[in-house]
Amino acid sequence: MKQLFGLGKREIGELLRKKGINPTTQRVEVAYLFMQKPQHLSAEEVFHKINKEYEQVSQATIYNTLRLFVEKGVLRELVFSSDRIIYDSNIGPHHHFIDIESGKIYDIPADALSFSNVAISGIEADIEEISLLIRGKVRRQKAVHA
Amino acid sequence: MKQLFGLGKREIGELLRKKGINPTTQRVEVAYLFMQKPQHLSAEEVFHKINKEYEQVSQATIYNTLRLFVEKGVLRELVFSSDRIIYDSNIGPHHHFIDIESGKIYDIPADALSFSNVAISGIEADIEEISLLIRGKVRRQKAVHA
DNA sequence: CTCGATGCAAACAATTTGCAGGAGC
DNA sequence: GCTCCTGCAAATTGTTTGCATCGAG
Repeated sequence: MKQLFGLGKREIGELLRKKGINPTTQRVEVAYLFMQKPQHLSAEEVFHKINKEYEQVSQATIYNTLRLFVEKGVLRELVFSSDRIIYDSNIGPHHHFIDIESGKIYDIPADALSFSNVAISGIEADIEEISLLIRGKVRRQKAVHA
Repeated sequence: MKQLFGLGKREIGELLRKKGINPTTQRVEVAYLFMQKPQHLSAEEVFHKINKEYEQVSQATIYNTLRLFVEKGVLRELVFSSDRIIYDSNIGPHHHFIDIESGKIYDIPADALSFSNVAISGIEADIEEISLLIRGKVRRQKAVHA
């Protein structure tokens, strides 16, 4: 599942259709926002950003659209704190670093962390997802998107 | 910060006092519930369990108590899904495994996973917390508490 | 008595839903 | 015209808060 960013709106429509989503005007707007670059946004942020650049998309539609996108695998849902859900346009395997001071979320490529051994002591299980979250304070930042 | 489970109620009072918490009847009840063994409970579960064994503790008090306990370091707060906060009586370093099928949460001792290298590519930061979450399906379970 | 803790009900915030009107085929 | 989408407002859920009462010392 290769993911491309910086797509135009017609390509977005194509992408949505491929995921089994009817590409309505509002849905394309929301997807377009996320597909400009990998990013992490809450429903509220999406609502504000969309309604700044575009006409008018209701809260209900934003929420419904985000939920639909998660179901269909266009976005991934992240729950870091109980007061809001964050939507991540990077659906590939990766981890997260949260800067405690700014609240910013940084992606950590899956291979930036090397596991020499992942043995879950005590249980034998089929692993579906491994997600690592690191919280800390950024001292210096190179070429990583927030 | 050694942690002991299976304490009696007077020892619980002592423990709370040491953490700077006035050990009222209700607070001791809640702490007692958590300190029987390491476990993961939502506010709602605490509410039901407490009011089955004990007289009557209001929702408000449960919520206030849990929040207080987290602030004072008696419990740890876990947010795995947006619909509820889970409180963990194991405050030492460890990770979690969630069984997708049952929803049960298992502790993974911090040293059960060996990291040969934790290099966050792209950012230089002071790390405060590393938490790893694994989701999957349990096939077999040995001596691990849920 | 005094102060903080409790419990009730009301307040809140994020999210979901019911339903009438609309858009696109 | 049918069907699905949208948007409004009302409903829901988990959690917090205001405030009067209660209880321990």
